[in-house]
Amino acid sequence: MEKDKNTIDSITIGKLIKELKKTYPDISSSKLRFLESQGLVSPKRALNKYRVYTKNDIKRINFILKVQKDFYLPLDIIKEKINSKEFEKYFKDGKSIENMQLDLGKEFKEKQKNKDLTSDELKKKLKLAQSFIDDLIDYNIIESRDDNGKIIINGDDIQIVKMAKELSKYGIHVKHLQMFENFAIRHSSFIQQIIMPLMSSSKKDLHRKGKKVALRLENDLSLFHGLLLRKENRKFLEKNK
DNA sequence: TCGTCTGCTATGTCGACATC
DNA sequence: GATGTCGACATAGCAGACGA
Repeated sequence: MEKDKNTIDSITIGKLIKELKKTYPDISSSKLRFLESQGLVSPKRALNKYRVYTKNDIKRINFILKVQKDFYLPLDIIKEKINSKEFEKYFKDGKSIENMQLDLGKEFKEKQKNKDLTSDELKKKLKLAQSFIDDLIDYNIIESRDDNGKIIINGDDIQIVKMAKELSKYGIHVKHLQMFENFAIRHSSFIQQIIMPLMSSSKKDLHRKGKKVALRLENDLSLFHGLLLRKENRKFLEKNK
């Protein structure tokens, strides 16, 4: 216990709370115990059964609090990510929490990492034909704006361009992707209908809940869509054995 | 339709015990 | 004796199920 208390690598819950309060004033010991009960962290125990938080535990907790605060993600989704092999690798490699956060879903990654690019910059960066980018804009797959004669591509759309490039290797043309854009619009409208009562509320917690529900539905609907797609493909493969 | 029960999420509180 | 920590239980707000 004495050793645990005095080493920098491991601290008790009270000391950890003091540190975390500098960034997260609302943090409490009950919250840390709750995170443990939900399997998001597993602090070791001293001889007196006190929790002992190691550097890795602290990293995990910082990560959890950060994504909760910034992305409103529910704990089960955070748990899924934090217990993945990818995250273990991050810990082993000693990479920063910021890097881990960037990996939490491409949508967040792109928001943090990608800056707006001109059409020319994007063309060079991804080695694309101008006509390919023009088609993506024309078919409303990505958004662009005119800035003093330069075509600017929204940073959030760059991942979409990358994926479109990948799909083109299979002979999938931009015009085919419009079908998916239409699906996305319909799915988004569906989600909007569901969360509208929450988002139109003046209560902050309901507003926050609306964001959480939207993120969850994005994940669940993507998963659901994937399962249906897989099911149909299996049928086809069975038929054509 | 209404009331009640149950479950979920994300904490907060409490009394007992350990440590400083 | 003050402070820190424990596990158990309580709470708030919401949603869904179910019976009357």
